[in-house]
Amino acid sequence: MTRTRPESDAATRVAVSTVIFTLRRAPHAERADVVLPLVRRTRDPFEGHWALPGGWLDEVEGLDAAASRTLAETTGLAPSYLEQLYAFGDVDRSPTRVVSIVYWALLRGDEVDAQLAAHAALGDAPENVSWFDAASLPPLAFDHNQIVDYALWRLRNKVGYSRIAHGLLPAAFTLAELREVYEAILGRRLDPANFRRQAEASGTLIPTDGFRTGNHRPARLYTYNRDVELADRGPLLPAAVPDTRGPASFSERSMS
Amino acid sequence: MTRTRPESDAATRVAVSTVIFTLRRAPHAERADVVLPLVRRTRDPFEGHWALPGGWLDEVEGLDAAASRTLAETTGLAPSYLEQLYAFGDVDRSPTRVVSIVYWALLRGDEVDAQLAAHAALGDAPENVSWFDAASLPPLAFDHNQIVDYALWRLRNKVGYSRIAHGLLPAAFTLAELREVYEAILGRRLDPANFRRQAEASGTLIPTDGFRTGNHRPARLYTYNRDVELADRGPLLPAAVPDTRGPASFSERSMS
DNA sequence: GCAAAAGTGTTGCCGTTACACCCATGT
DNA sequence: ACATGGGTGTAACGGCAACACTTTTGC
Repeated sequence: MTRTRPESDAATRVAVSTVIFTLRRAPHAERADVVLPLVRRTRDPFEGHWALPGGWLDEVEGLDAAASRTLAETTGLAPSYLEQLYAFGDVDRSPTRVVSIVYWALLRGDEVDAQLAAHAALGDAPENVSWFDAASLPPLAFDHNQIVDYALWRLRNKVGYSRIAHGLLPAAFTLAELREVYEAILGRRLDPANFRRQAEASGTLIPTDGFRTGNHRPARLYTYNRDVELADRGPLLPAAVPDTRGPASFSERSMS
Repeated sequence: MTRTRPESDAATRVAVSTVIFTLRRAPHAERADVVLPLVRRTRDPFEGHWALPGGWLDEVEGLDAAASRTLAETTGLAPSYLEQLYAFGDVDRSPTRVVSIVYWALLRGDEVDAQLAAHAALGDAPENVSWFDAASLPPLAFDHNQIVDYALWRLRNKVGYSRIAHGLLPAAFTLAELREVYEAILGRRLDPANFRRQAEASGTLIPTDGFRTGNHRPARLYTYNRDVELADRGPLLPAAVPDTRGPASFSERSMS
């Protein structure tokens, strides 16, 4: 951008895609699974294949905004955490030259149902969207398998040194629920006693007066300390997660 | 990229820039400083201001290749480590709409002189390039101050959990020299005894039979274990650092 | 009462830190 | 000899993993 105008780069287009994770617990499953929504392509290239939700970058919007917008338009979802992942720009990753700015995002399990129900009530349900277990994906369009693998790698790393796990939980939660998030992402069991101490020592949890009552001893409910960012992004401002109340209709800019 | 062709995004152009760090020890200085080369702009916008080396993305090259190429063309330098930093794409970051894919890179101190000497011998010396202390930069063009800050943050973080420091050292080095790299990046003194043990325990150092003789007891020379990547990039392949022997002339694609 | 999850206590291990100390070399 | 950096030893501290144990509920 500091140079002369290019002879011709009109053929290079910029797209924005998002890998958005949430957790889903199968009816009688031991652990929760990491799942993500994909969109079925209805035109070439890769017609019929599943692809990451996304779209073209608009001239008048920033990258973060483009990620939020295209995600809402294709899936009807608004993430609780959003972060840029990587820019993919190999020449042969698409039949035409496309540079994809890819984001990754988190969405609380309770929000999935709420947001989709809101759209359904408006007769505005997303089409061609389906949820997949991140651990066992079919062959996707373009280089999207590699992209999801990278996003998963970042998620697993980041859960170890930040508080992003809270991006997958509702406002109030028990320590067991928080632990389940970690277990699902890391794919292994954690010691409840040690997990409790670490979580309490982190200074990001606020105990409430509420309890979650169930089959056994009631568990205290905690709240996330919102003064603390979910992740330290250094000198970068956190990607705005626009409070998409009355989310933009995703049919007005259909993908297919 | 999974969507329909945009109505018009021809006005959005893609640039690639690189923040390339090396260390320089002032004549009688206590510590080495982190320095980076900047290019003086010779046209609007920001004419006269210093900016990161970079250029427009070519239609026929990948992003990594574009970073290497534009860096060589503007500064004559070929990095020893290269990694994508972030994609900047705010609407107002430039008078015209520009998405910048920014890389950050490391260069060994001995290579700086060697590469520049090679260019000088060919009467092919870079112009409008100057080196700056990363800790005290003047106001740069565009959002480049923020970008350098972010690159520095990444460098300091990454030095704590990877072996990138070796990207700033020649093939053989003493533990004191390796420690000086860490001290310069982190900006604080490290205990020589403890540093030695940590370095040896890391399994990335191979002791040689050589010694660096100086004013005091000779210090053993070590070599970096090249089987180990400088940094774990997960499912991403390490950015190729093309062995730019006989580096592309940077005057054939002048920046100004 | 019993099973099972919530929550507390205790111990050992291991990596890091601080710092004392010896070693080898140039002057 | 002595100053200086190279290199080794060691003890205190703190975080973490393992696991025994107590508490509180539903059935």
